Amino acid sequence: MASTQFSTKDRILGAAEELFAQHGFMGTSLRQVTSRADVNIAAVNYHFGSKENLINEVFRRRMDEMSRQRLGQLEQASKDRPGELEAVLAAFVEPALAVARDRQGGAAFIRVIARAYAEKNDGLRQFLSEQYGHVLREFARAIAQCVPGLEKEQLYWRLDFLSGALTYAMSDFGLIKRPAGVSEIAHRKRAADELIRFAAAGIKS
Amino acid sequence: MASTQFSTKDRILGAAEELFAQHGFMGTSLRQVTSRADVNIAAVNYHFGSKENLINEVFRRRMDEMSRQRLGQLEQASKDRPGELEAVLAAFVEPALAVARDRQGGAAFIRVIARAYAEKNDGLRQFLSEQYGHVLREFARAIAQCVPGLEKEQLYWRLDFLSGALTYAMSDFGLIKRPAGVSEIAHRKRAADELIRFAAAGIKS
DNA sequence: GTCTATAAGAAGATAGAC
DNA sequence: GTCTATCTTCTTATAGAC
Repeated sequence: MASTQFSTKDRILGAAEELFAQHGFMGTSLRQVTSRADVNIAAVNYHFGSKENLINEVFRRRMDEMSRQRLGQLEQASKDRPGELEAVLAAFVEPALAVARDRQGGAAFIRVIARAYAEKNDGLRQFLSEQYGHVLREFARAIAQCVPGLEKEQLYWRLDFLSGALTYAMSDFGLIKRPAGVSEIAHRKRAADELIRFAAAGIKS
Repeated sequence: MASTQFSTKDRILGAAEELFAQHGFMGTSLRQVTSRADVNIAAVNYHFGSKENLINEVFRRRMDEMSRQRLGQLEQASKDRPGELEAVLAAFVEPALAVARDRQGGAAFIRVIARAYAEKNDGLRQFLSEQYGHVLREFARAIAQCVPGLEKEQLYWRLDFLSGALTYAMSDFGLIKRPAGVSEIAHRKRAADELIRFAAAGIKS
């Protein structure tokens, strides 16, 4: 294998991520995955045991990184721009974009997230809630500090709206298409700025 | 009297909608559909020709009704509350809820929508864009009238955020869960009111 | 760790009787 | 319009050689 320093396991994860984003979990066969990763069909079951466990591992690899960045940027914001809602929202939104443009297949990950709540895959939803629920709670706490008068239930509604808007925008489903002359990075930056402004106004209302 | 007055075709549509919401388009087999609808496996291909066409028809049945209500309520709003952004947003948001509680299976349809943009099904996206794009453009026009200074690209970003927040909230994925003492209808009404307020502030910002 | 080969079954679609 | 039976292809998963 002259072409790569990536292990068989990493190549499977990368190929699976791209294909899951394109065709869904159930719409992607392990044969497609192993074919794209240029490994043998039996390697998936050797390294991951089952298709379901492969799905969880694809998630974990990106979510761990994204959560780490979100919490790090949130902590930085509380030092540099204390009490400023826009800084908290940037800490929530921008790492999602950073992961999305991280490398080939990162953009695909955003669609995998969108998929996670559309496919009423209860095992996966529970996995996400258990593993990453504390990140959302941390942001709820930080937003509450920026907007002292906001009651708790209303805050949770607005966090849900923010999450939905972020997911939708990231999945390139809507009216907005990246214009030909605009780079992917510039487009994502524009998306982040627009969303932060929109959500900040909504949360403060 | 109960279920026998539905035709084979309608029973297939109802069963397909529920299963698509639960397991996705690709994760649902025609065998599951015909088994739940209690019709023969060959009936799907007789009535719909193919699985892809069945998917489109599931959408058409609900989207036609939802679009009709949205445009009707929008027209009413332009008479009763001209220039009022909240009225336009209510015309966009509330019919989605009306469809969601329309009858058995309406709630499932909301998840089918969420799924439609997560499953990067290009045939379906094109179908939706062609058949219902004019509704979105009508709302863009109405919002622009309410917020004269808003530039067009910014308006489209915000419409995408609204659509995402609506979809996410409707699919019951987020932090907000319906409390035990609150009826489904009251919960949906609360969701609509919160979203209208949130989005109105964001769009006006 | 990676391979070939294959088991065991599910998928969409169709032909043709009634 | 609805049925049974079947074709062809694809799926996950495993057994066992190297």
